[in-house]
Amino acid sequence: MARTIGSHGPKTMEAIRKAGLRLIFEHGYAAMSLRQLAAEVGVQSGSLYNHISTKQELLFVLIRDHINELLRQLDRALQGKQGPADKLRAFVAFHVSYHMTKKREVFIANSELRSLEPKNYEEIVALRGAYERRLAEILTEGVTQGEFEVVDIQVATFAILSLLTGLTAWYRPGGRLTKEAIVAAHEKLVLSGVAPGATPARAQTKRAPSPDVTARGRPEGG
Amino acid sequence: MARTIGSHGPKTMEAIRKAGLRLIFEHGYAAMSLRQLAAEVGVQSGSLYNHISTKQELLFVLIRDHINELLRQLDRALQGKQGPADKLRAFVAFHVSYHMTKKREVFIANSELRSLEPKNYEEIVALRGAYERRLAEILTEGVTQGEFEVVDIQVATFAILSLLTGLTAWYRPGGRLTKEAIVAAHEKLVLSGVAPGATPARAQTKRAPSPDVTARGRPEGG
Amino acid sequence: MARTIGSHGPKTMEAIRKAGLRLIFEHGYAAMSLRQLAAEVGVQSGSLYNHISTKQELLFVLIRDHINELLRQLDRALQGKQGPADKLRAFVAFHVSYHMTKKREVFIANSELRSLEPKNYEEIVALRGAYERRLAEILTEGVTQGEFEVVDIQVATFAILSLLTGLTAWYRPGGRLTKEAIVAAHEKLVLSGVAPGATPARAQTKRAPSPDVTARGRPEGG
Amino acid sequence: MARTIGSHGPKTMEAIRKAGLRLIFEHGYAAMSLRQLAAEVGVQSGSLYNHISTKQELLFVLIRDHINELLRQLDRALQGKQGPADKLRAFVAFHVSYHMTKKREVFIANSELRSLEPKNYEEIVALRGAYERRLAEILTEGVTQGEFEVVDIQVATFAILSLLTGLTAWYRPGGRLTKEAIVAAHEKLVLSGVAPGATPARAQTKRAPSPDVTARGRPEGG
DNA sequence: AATGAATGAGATTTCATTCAT
DNA sequence: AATGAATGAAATCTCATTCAT
Repeated sequence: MARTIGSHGPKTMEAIRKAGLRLIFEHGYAAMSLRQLAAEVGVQSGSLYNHISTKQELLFVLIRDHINELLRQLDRALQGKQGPADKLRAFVAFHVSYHMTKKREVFIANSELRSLEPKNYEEIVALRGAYERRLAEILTEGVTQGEFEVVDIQVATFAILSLLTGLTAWYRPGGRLTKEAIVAAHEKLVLSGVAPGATPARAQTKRAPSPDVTARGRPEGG
Repeated sequence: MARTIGSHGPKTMEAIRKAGLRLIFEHGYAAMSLRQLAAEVGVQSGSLYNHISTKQELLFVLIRDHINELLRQLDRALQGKQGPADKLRAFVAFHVSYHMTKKREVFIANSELRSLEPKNYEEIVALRGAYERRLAEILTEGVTQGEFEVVDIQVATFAILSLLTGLTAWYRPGGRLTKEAIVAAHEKLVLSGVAPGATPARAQTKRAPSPDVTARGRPEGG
Repeated sequence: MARTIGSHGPKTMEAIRKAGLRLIFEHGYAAMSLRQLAAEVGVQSGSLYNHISTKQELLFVLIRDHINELLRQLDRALQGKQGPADKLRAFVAFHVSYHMTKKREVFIANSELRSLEPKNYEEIVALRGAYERRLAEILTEGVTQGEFEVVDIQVATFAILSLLTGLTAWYRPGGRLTKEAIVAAHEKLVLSGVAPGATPARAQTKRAPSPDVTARGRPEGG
Repeated sequence: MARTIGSHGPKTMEAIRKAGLRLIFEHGYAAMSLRQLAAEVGVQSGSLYNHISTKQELLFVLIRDHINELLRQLDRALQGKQGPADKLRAFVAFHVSYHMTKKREVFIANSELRSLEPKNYEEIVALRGAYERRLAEILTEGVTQGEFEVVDIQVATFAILSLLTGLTAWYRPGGRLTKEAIVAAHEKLVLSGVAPGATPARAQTKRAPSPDVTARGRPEGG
């Protein structure tokens, strides 16, 4: 009888997304209950279903929208950059900066993939692949032109992404370092990391190169 | 599924650990139910309580034992190594190798910290700090001696750990590359990454160094 | 599914009745949700309340209107018929024909009585009693005049109604038999069934006739 | 903490069946809640799941077990009966008697078929077909030997079953009539009903006989 | 007369945990 | 050390109904 207080109208969906991001980031998807979420939003838990169709769909939408935005902005950041070093520097700068402002989205998009149902999982992994490919192409170009040296491009791609993404685990705005310092620290590591130089001999491939490292299916391929 | 006929004897605890590792790795702690676990082990869920006291305690023990073992073996791997470059190479080689054989333990110890109750969380974070400090010390030594160059030691420490740990996300035995190649690929990235060289200027510290980057409390300090 | 654009005007009530009949027939009253009903009609579920006051009232109206129509048409069908056999034949023919065209209404009126609230239930049962009485009177007249022979009029009344109503469970237009054949098949069974003939001895009444067979209250008198 | 009062051990399943039968009979499957059921049994609703796997499965088991028992006992009742009239009389006597003692099971098995999921539905309909076939065979035999006369065997089969089953709607033990009287009343109707005699002309088949009356799929063929 | 968002209750089912046997 | 049955809480989701717009 009569609407009580709490969030109304079209703002509710936005409130759900925001609270959902926070709760999933803090507790994880499985551990977040829709009751918690509803309480945060200020509605009854049943009311959530006027805006989302399932809990799973909420996760999916949050991740998908994030990755799409990420891709869109990456392409903008790379626009006009020439040469592998410039491109790599731009990639690192963009990635780090973006991850500092979208910490939660990024964290969830990386850690909750396993919570996606197969169909959703595949869609997201395809999008993520597009992002990874941008980096792989930059590395390939650099190696081809002799500007970069890596043992294996696939491994380097994953390692660099992992290195860069790691900061979501510790970054908090207002910390000791400026944004610029953090970006610089990562640029140094990555650009030096792929610089040609006296280090271990080139890797031995066990057999003809196959794309199976790339596959990166569900952990343990369930 | 079921084993002989209601798993008996002292092997049950071992089976619980093994199955628990696998299930938490695959589904996450919150999403793993003790019924699943019991089914995997071949007992009724009530029987688990002859071996563990709570679900939380199982997680705690798995993580704690893993980190202790990790530390023990790290120290052995570093024994006798002289000079920062040698030490760093040993650290990388050990870390990567170990992570290839204990993929699940490593993954869980990184991703399920947030599922630990505060008391347990603190104990684990303290242990993890010890591990991180080994690397930080190596880097400090290298920087001091002019062999390494990094923008910020804290950031470099976390970034390198993140880089190295990333392989749990894609590594599967029997892939395209030999273990040695994978180790080499990581060594190259890390050792080059900290090598002195012409890269961006040193970072500006916003204010007097404070330990808050290190703190790395529960995400957002729940 | 959706109609033009949010079903308008006075046709909506008719659409609700039609869709309601179909859904209750198919899934049962309790299993039909007003959301389903609204979707079928092409409106939001809240809009139903411009036309009905409650779900229960919709059921009641559907059943009441059906029985009233049934009675009205029965009386027309019996008009002018003379003699019990003629009347019984007319009753059977009408009942079967009507049930073939109003399959859903008939089925619901028989199977969803228990879903009526007490007040509604009583009103409907009273109406139904009027219908049953028409048949009981025909049988009584026939027995009195020696044209029919039954063991017990009450039992025969219920049994014949049950026999006739059974066809709602299997009848589908366009089947193997013509309408006329189906009517004929039922006429044969019923008229033969009450025909005098060499069959088991007359029944023993346990005690003085009481009306409790007639009562036919809620099953088990809830 | 500590088991409270309420039904224990292996008796619980029996209590669930009994209470389930009663509640489904009274309210219908969809309208019966597992909370109600649990309350009736004297346990928490979650505890039901130690004995059943889903609500649907409970319904299925109740119906399946009933029909199996029905078939078993029918065959026993028909054993040694010779000639269609004798067999038909035995069939009627058995059916009516059994329905008087298993009123709820019978009612549910007839009225809740639509609540079965497709797979379960098919299994039950197959069993029910076996029962119907017993009657159809008796009628066929009688017609062949000239002892019976019906317009259409399929229609007669369904009509007789409907006639006989109708008594679950009104029968209550302790009523006006003895069991024997009730049996006799039905025997008279059925045996007379199929007796050869002067009644309407034989039915016209619209086209070559096809088995589609038999099909009797889900109402309206969902 | 329709919408869309809300309520509060309740649905089925799952969960970690307990405990007599 | 294992079972099987129980608890009580909580999970996700659906429901009939209301009402401002």
